[in-house]
Amino acid sequence: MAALKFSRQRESIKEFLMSRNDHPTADTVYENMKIIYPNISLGTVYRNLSLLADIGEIQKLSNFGGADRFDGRTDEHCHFMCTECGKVMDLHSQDFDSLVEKAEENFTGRITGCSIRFFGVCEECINQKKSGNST
Amino acid sequence: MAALKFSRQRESIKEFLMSRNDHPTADTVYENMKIIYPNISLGTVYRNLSLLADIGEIQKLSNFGGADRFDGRTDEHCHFMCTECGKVMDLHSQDFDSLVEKAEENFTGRITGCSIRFFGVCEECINQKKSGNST
DNA sequence: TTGGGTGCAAATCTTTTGCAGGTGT
DNA sequence: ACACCTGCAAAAGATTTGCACCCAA
Repeated sequence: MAALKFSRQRESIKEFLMSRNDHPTADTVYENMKIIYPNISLGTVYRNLSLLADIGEIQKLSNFGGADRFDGRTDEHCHFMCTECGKVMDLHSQDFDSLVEKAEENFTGRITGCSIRFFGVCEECINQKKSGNST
Repeated sequence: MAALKFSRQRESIKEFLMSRNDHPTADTVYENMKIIYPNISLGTVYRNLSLLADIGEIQKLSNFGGADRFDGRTDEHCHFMCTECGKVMDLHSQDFDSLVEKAEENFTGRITGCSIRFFGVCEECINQKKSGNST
């Protein structure tokens, strides 16, 4: 396994992700990293995001439509995505353990984890509709 | 909205998906369709899969690693993916309604749907490990 | 010094799309 | 006949990777 040396790029990427709660895509991370490191490459961003996800310092979220998103929070929580504006938000409410327990009742294998994703309309978009913004 | 004409290709794709429970990728569908229609194109497969998913006759599953997978079952159920062999299986056990209700308690928007995905090791892979197949 | 990390660019993989001709209704 | 559908191929989008050089330990 790799020895893992310090890298200012990787450190900045992690810091950036922890400072946000909007689950940026790799490209957004890249754009923001370019402010600090004008020569940073997309490859480096991807390599570090994937490395950080592997060692569990960040979380990779797929299946929200387009590109994967990354989450600086590593505690167990689930996500909500607004089908109107595409925003992805954290949701801290589910009892994962009982969910897994319940699922294992009618399953012959071993379940080690689960991810829940909710869809719907966020408060902002609901309010926009109320005020009559149709387009 | 499109008038939706009959197409033998689309019919076969749907039939194929309903006959399997292993959630094939678009490419697997394509390979199997080629047996019946040697000249079918990947584009046609993708177009029909996406059309069928749109009208709710099949389900599209993303985020299981690589390419999207497709499920001929449209009733509410969740999925399990074995982290050893990559197999994806159906799981019928969760009470989605109470889950959504619970989630809405601490959320200001409206939740209309949810998808749950479990990870772990399937029975087959557990048994293989027991019998000492390490490689 | 050494092996991991980086920038750059090409490659890969998956999915979408434009177009001209084919087909269901 | 009119739209929708198809095959083909090119394009697009996201992510990975080979390579030569750089830098932390």
